[in-house]
Amino acid sequence: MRKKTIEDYVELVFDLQKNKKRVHTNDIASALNINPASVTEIFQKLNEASYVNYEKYTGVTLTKKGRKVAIATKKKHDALKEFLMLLGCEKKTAEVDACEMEHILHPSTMDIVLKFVEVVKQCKVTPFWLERLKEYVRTGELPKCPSELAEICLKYSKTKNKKNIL
Amino acid sequence: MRKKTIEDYVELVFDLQKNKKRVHTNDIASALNINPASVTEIFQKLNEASYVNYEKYTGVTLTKKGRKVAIATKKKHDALKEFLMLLGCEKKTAEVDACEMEHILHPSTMDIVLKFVEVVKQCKVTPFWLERLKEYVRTGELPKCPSELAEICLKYSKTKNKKNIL
DNA sequence: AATATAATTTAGGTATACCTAAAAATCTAT
DNA sequence: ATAGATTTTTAGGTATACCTAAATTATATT
Repeated sequence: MRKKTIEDYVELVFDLQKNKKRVHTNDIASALNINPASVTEIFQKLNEASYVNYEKYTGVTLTKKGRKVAIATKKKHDALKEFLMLLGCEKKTAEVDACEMEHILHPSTMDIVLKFVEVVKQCKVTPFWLERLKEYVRTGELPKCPSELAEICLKYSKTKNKKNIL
Repeated sequence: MRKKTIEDYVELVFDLQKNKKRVHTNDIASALNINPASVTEIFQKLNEASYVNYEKYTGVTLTKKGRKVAIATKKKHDALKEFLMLLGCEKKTAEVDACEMEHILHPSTMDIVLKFVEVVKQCKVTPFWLERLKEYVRTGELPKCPSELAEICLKYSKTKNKKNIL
């Protein structure tokens, strides 16, 4: 698996901190299936960089900086997951892929994803083109685009060069 | 930067092999800004795993297996790049992000991306909803959806629950 | 409060992906 | 064909993200 980033750890601390005040090495160790001794090292590093307040033998809490990073990362994660699910990904796959993508995408790409989700979600009915894509993914057969829909789309398109359209 | 995968190396060998029969340590080293000595190690590893035929001092060529992986990776890369550009990413950003995504996405997600590109590309005019998204990304203002378009979309939507629509 | 149990840290180890410097092989120009 | 320049490899080093085993500290039971 990919090397874990600071964001990964901070986000995990954030999640675990909801149930208990302080997050202990064991919490992280069992969540990530690594040795508690390794988590001690991670805590020391996160502490160095001021993402957590670390006190020997008593675990960590997030600092303001850490919380900020965690929330930002979660936001990205949720948007990406929703984005993938809108496109037809299964929930589980979307979860996993979002977790990878949240660390690598350029901010401007992330912005597009956010806006994509926003725009599609403010449509209270699944847009036709999305249904069409999903059906294609599901069945392997791309449904025809009704000609009256195509014509209207063409009419409102700015880059006019009449052909078929979603 | 992310740890380079076997796919990264194999793809690069594939690209470099177009101009010259054999790919040498120096070719990879200067492409990736790493030391030629490191490339020797990489060549040995790729050779072990049968992605390349490696002969000391004379560089490598791809094996059948290596070529297969390279082509599959390139296909993913190109589809992802196009996908991102269709959504409004700049070419350079799309290139970089595609390069990261190609290694991490679940095959089923990759399939959706491929189909997305295919569906949008067979529209010979940019679909209205995509133009709308792009304008939103560019300007921060989401254009209104013309009511006659919304109505038609609603008519053809399968999950009926009338509201505004792309 | 003392002690047994559990959690945490320390110390030292492994694997890997890079590095540098020097040795070895290959290429080039005469 | 060979000397000099270039490329490649080898040998040994660094950094890091993990590990195990043993030592230390905290917690829980009586």
